[in-house]
Amino acid sequence: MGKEKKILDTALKLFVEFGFHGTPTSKIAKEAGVANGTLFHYFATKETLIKELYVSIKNELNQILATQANPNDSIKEAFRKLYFSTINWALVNQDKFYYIQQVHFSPHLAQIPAAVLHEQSKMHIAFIEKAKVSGDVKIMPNELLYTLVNSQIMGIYQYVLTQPIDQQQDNIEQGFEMIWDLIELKK
Amino acid sequence: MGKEKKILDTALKLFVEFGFHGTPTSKIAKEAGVANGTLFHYFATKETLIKELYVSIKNELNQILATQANPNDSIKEAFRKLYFSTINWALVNQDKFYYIQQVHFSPHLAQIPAAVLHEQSKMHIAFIEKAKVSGDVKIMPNELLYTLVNSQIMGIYQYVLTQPIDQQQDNIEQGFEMIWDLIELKK
DNA sequence: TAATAGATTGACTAATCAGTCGATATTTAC
DNA sequence: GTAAATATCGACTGATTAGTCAATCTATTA
Repeated sequence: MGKEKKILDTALKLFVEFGFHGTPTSKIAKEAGVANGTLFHYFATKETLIKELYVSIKNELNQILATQANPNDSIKEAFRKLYFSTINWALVNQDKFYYIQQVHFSPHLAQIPAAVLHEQSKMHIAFIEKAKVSGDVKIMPNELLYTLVNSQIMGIYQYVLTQPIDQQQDNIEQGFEMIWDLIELKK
Repeated sequence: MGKEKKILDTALKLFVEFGFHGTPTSKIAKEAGVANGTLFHYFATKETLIKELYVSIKNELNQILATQANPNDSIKEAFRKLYFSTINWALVNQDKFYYIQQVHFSPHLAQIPAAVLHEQSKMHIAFIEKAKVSGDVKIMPNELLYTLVNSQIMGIYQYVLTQPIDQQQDNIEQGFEMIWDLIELKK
């Protein structure tokens, strides 16, 4: 594996376990099997490493969501895919999902340019725009829909985490029906 | 103001702005107007300070929720109070609400004894038990109800934060109707 | 082949910071 | 009033750590 990727992988593991403060760059380098200086060859500062790790993880998730998207899908189907793909990705990438939130509730988030963050939420914004014009969804501000969907996904994920594996998919399905019921415009 | 409280207040402000790592104890002491050693007189370690700040904030919120609770209230009314009190407290104590989540997504959470954390969620557990036997709410696992309500509160709060103050209470009200519609058992 | 650019190393440093400690002040208890 | 307990101070230290740097190694290219 490339050393840059090895550094990112190791940093993820250590940041999640020990936090930003509890993880010296020397430990990351050692555990990644590279020299101290190599880490700073790829990432000018520890802060850069923290940020680039965040961006790379978000990109990974977004790419997966992008492959699922199909312009012909109904709103409900599009939303279902977004919802299932996100939760199932989170379940098999728990460290990465945790890290996203770890950064989100830290001052490091403010260091990431607004343009980058905006780019990251393209997928969801596109879905919301589509939902809005479709008439399948209750009329509400975009930000509210975005926030509600996001927090419900987070909530269902947290719940499913505590459940036995053989019940997870059922739980996710039930969670979907609930949230769809929440936002669907009944005709 | 007592020096211990001054230290806690200052630590809150600095931790939220600069993070745990970005806030040296010396800076906390200086800005709180006490000597370096005084900080360690009240809090044996920096870790202790982080944890006790978390517990004191959670206790503050819980005390407010406790004063609202009335055994005679219907489930819907009890839930309404829980929901409104929490969001409105969060709106006027944004730093504190942020800090709770900052700790929640950090390794410091694991340092807080389970008994303490359990004590902190008493209010919500009591509400859920009451809701369960009332028959006013859909049958679902306690943890799911807990998680859904929590994430909905978080979501509405995040949304309301971005809204003009004169629209906030309406938004909160709408959010309440939504989540109640989600969990209510229609007869 | 020779030259250029990039990758890798690890010893080193300058700065920082959590926590100590002995001295002094203030409050409490008797 | 006096003694004990507690609060406060701030200079100090030992350890840690982010980041540097000069040297070496390894492609890439012309």
